[in-house]
Order: sequence, then structure tokens, then C-alpha cells
Amino acid sequence: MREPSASSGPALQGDLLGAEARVAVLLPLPLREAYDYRVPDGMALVPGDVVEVPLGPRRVIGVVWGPGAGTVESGRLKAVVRRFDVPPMTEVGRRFIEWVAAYTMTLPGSVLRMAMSVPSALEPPKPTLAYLRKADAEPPPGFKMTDPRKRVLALLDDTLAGGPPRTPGELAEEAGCGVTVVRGLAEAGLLEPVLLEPTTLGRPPDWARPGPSLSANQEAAAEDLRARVGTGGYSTVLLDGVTGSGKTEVYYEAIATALKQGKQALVLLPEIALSAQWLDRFAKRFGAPPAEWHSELTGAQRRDTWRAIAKGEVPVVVGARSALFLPYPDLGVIVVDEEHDSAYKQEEGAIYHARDMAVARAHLGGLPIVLVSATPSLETKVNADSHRYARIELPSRHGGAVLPDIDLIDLRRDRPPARHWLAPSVRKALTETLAGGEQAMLFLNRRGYAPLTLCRACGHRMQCPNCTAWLVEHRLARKLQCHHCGLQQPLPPSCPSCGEEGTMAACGPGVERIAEEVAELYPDARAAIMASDTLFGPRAIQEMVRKIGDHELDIVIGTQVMAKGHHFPMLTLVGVVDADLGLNGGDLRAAERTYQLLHQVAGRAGRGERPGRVMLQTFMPEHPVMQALAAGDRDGFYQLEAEMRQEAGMPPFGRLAALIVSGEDPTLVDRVAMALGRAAPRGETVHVLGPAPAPLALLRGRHRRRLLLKAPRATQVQPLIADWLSRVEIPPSIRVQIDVDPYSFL
DNA sequence: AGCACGCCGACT
DNA sequence: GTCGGCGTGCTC
Repeated sequence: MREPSASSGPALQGDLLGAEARVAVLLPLPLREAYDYRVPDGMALVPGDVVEVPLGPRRVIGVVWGPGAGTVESGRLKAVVRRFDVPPMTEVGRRFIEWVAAYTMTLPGSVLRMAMSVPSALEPPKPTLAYLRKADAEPPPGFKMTDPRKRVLALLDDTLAGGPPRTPGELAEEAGCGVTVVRGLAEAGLLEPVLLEPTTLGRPPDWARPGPSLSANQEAAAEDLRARVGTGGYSTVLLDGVTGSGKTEVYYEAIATALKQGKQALVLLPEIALSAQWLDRFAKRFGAPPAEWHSELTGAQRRDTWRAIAKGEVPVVVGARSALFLPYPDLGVIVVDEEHDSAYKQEEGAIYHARDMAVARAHLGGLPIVLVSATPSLETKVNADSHRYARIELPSRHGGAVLPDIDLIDLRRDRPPARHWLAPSVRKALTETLAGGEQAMLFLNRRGYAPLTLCRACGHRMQCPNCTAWLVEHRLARKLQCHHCGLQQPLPPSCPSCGEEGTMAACGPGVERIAEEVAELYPDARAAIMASDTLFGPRAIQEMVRKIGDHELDIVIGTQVMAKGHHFPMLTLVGVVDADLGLNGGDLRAAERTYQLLHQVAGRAGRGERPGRVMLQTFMPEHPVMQALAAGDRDGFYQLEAEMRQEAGMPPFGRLAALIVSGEDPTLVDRVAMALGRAAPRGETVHVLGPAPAPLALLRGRHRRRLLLKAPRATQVQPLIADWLSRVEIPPSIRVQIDVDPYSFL
């Protein structure tokens, strides 16, 4: 792909001859188009420059997108207020924003907003104040040389001989006193203040450090990636290998090659907050941590990281999907780890799939991208099979550990006792595992105590008033919760419908209820729950991971947060409480996702020297997903799934796009959805299904209807949809969201 | 996205 | 009589 160089083109200058210079400025707001502004005399702007402009009564930050369109008469034109001293957004960066906007049918300004989430990053950072010891300065009369004061001065003795200045904070900490002591010394004229350039982020990762010794397979894979990154140019590679085959070490070599060339590397992870182990591993390999980008960064961390990336001072960024939109000056490689993970699909606001957008980013920027997975998405698998993507396979487990045996536990025969959820055979295995001094994990992808609470007298079910969802009992928190809108309410002592007391009953298990059963069965075992709502933040997860690794726990009961790549050598038994959970609901990707999730969970068992054992409790052991898992027949599963999708014309063999109509007034929502249905494009090959109630027909108080457009693979769906929407009047209180390539139907 | 303008209920 | 609710519309 031909790429114009970054920030090409002549500067757009405030003109001295009277002919007015104007620029188009894209604002990070949901506006139809870029707005024109006058360039004041003496200001030179190039496309990509970040500027402040007036908008109505306020001032906003935007990006110079090009020469002014000239549609607005000069009388209405306002002038650019100022240009920020940060490198301009690159041509590739701007083209990427436009591409994402066009593909996802989002306004460009809304996409720009994702790339500009840090207004404060634009102000030059304040220099930090630091102190040197002032030579031959005498304390003023009456100034007592107390011990803390002496300690601070002693710490600064070396600055007289050229030692580095120290900040008040550093001095206070080292001297074991407050910053007021330092301030006092400064006021007394005993210290020499200096202004330090704002501290940049820490030491950069060192690509020249020798990596670990790689197996022959790993080395061959690494060599392929090194060559791709070394040569540059767009290519997509699927790095396909089972859990523990050493994929991470291999793609580190791609990163090292990018760094060697002075370029940046971006690694996307599905849930950055959970990746303490990943960061440790990276730091061990490269001698320094990468920059992180995710939603839990503080304002200051965001600002510093954004600015440092823009200035090209950050060689490696690891982040969640939003890291894709950061202002990289010269990206050399993108890695998408766990590429199949549905967390890459952004479902709110701008709806996009970060993996697909990353491929587009690589294409636009002319650089290689590596998709990494043990269980690739069917999309990626098919692209690799058809040689649109290259494939590198890492066949064996690195380091000799063997894949665990997977047993199917038929719950119809091997039945748990009433109001209990663990089958006798699983209990037996748990007992043996604990007796052998090893660890067990029970997996259930359902938070709380019970997913449904109903009245035994009248059958009333506790439902969220704002969403189409049951309220989930959280016994530890003594609350009923809606997992979709966050509504919480106390457990009612009596039935809200019939008023009977003591009739409310918990139905079905959540992790808390499994923990209860474990406590009943093994009162002496050390057990803990690991779920997103029992672990507050990355530190808590890290601490839990440490506890398991140090064998401070015997049994862990967890949800999806536990499925991600942690290594626990003593963990030899994994029990999946409800392997069928993801298969219900008729979702397009139900089988694929269940396969991927259970495969990943199974990979937790026996990654050390000891062989692992995995037990899947299921009511449908004959289901292809269960059969494939038990037989270790990955390719067989994919082939069957591919055949079914092909027959149905479903992705990746066909294309889908969803319109989600939502609003507070259900009648109006219905009317608009019906109108859209009547105006739908119909043809030989293009079909529109619906309107149907969206799976969460009521979400956060908004009623939702969905229309689904199905078209052949080669169809450009965006123009079809644009034309479709233009033929229907949408009242302002109704929102129509477009989901191109919907991933989940939930 | 903000922020204004604009037209109808409970308060000092 | 005003303060204030948020519906609708505009911002170069």
C-alpha cells in the first residue's frame, strides 16, 4: 500500500497578502464534518497539528485535518486560538481515524475522541523543582539546626561535588521527615533551587538483551517474524500454538526487531488489568517494563503516557483495545494476543472490533501484525487457511509439560445431590487432589450466589426493572444485583408479589454457591472465590495469583477472570461446573466461544511437571463442542463449525450488520423499527431479518429492537446501510446504532 | 459532546 | 410572581 509521508504538504499559513488562510479542524465531537477556522497571522499550521479553537461559547481541542473547505463565509469564521507543542498526528493516524469512521459508520469526530482522550497531555508538563546544596551558605540567625534538617543537608552533600539534584519528595523520604523540613531549609536560603526537565518515563526496554534459548520450532517462528518486521511492509500472521507452546517468547523477538530499527511496538491484550504476569515476563526479557494503556490509569499516568508516546519516547505499549488509537509516530509491529477473545469487541459508543481495526491499522501503516491464539477465531482461521494471512504453528508444549486429559462428566448419569452442583466423580477427584497435596480449580462463568431468585409460593421471579435480566443474588454482599445496569437492592424478606414470608428461593449456582458447597465438603481446605466483583483492581488479582502460586490456597472457585494465562504448577485438577453454559441462546458464535473458553480453562491444569486433569460437567456430552474438547480434536471442531457457517451463509462466509433501535418509549421504538423493516434493502442475496426484540430487549431503561442485515461476503454493507437509513425518518429521541460485523447477539 | 434557548410546575 | 425542569438545536 502506498503511504504518503507523515505531515506532508505545505504549511497552511496566516497570509500576509490579505487572502485569508483557513484550515479544516476535526473536533472530537459527534459533528458531521470538520469545521473551518481562520489561521491567524504568524501562525503556521500543518495537517495533524493539535490546536485549540473556539466553538460557540467554549473552547475545544481539535486536529488540523487539511485546508479549509470554504463552505462557511468568512464573516462567520473564527480564528484558531493556539497550536499545542506536540508532534502533529501522522498522516497514517489521520487516515486510520477516517477509515475506522467509515467502516464502523461512526462520525469521524467520535473516532477522534478515542484518540484524544487526554486534554491535559497537551499542556507542556511543568518542570519539577529540585534542590542542590548551596555552597558556603550560613543559616540565618535563630535558625535551629535540628536533626531532620541536618539529615537533609547531609543527603545533599554530594551535590557540591556535582551529584544530581533531588526533589523535595525524594529528600523527605530518604531523610525520614516531612517536605516542610525541606521547604524550611530552602526558605532559609540553604538550598539552591533548580528546575528539572519533567521526568520522562523510566528506562526503555533493551532489545539487545539476550533472550531465552528457544526451541527449534520457536526459533524458526521467531526468525520468520524477525524477517517480516525487519523488511517492513504489511502482512498478517497467525501465530498458532497450544497453551504453553511459548508463543509469547516468539513474538517478543518481533518486538525486539522493531525496537532495533528504532520503531515502536504495540501489544494488544484483551484485559490489560489482568496481566501482571505478562508485565513481569516482559520486564524480565527486556530489562524494563513497557508502557501500559488501559482504563484504570490515573489522569496523570494517562497524560504522561499519551504525551510520551506522541513524542516517540515510548518504544513499547501494551494495552487494551483503546491503545490502538494512540498517536504512534512510527509503529513497527502490532501484536494482538488472544486474538479470538471477545473482549476486543467494543460494544458501547463506537462499535468496533479491535482485532479487525488493528489489521486495518497495520495495512494503512505498512507494517506487519501478528495475531496470537491457541484457539483462533474462525475468521482468522479461515483467512489463514486461504492464505490471506500467513500462519506459523508452534506444535508442542515447550518445556515438556503435557496437555491435560479432558473427561466429560455426564450430569444425567453422574448426578450431584439435590441443591448441590458437583458430580460424585468430580467430588472424588477433588478429594484425591487435595489428599495428594495438589491444587484444584472449579470454573463457573457466573458471578454471585444464584442467577435467579423466585417465590416458591407464587412463582414470582426477581427481575431488573430496567433490563431484561434476572436479578442475581450476591449473598456475600447481601444484595440482589443486575449485572447489566448495576442496579442493587436488598434481598426482600417476603415476596414482593404475593407477600408470603420466607418463600424466596435461590435457583441455580453462581461461584458463591459453589464455594459454599466446597466449604461443606472440605471444611479444612483453603478455598477462595476469584471473580471480577470479588477482586478490586489489578493489585487484588495479582495478590490472588500469588496466593495460588505459593500454594496458600487449595481450591479456587472462579469465573472467566481466572481463565487467562496464569501458570500454577501445583494446579492439577480443573472442574468445569457447567460446560453447557455458553451453548444456549442461539448465538452465532456460541459453540466457538464455548470451545475457546473451555480450551483455555483446561489449559490451566497441569502446566508444571505434574499431569493435569480436566472434568467438564455437561448435560450434552454428545455435543460436537464437548466431543472435540474430549478428543483434543481442534481441527475437527473448526471444520464442522466452518461447514455449518458456510451452509448458513454466516460469517466468515457471509457478512452481517445489525441496526439496534433504542429509546425510552417502547411504542415509538417499535414504530421506527417497523419503518426500518419496511424500508430495508431486499435483493437476491441481501436479506434483512427483523425487527426483533434485541436479546436484552430492555437495557438501562431503554427498549431495544434489532434488525439484522445478511449479505454475501464481498458486499460493501456501509453504502447499503447509509442508503437504507436515509429513507427513514428517525425521531430525535430514538437512537439507531450500527454494528458492522456484530460479534455477539447479546 | 456541551451549552444555550425556550416553554410549563412548585416555591421564597 | 420567579427558579428550574430538561426537550431541541447549534456550534466554523
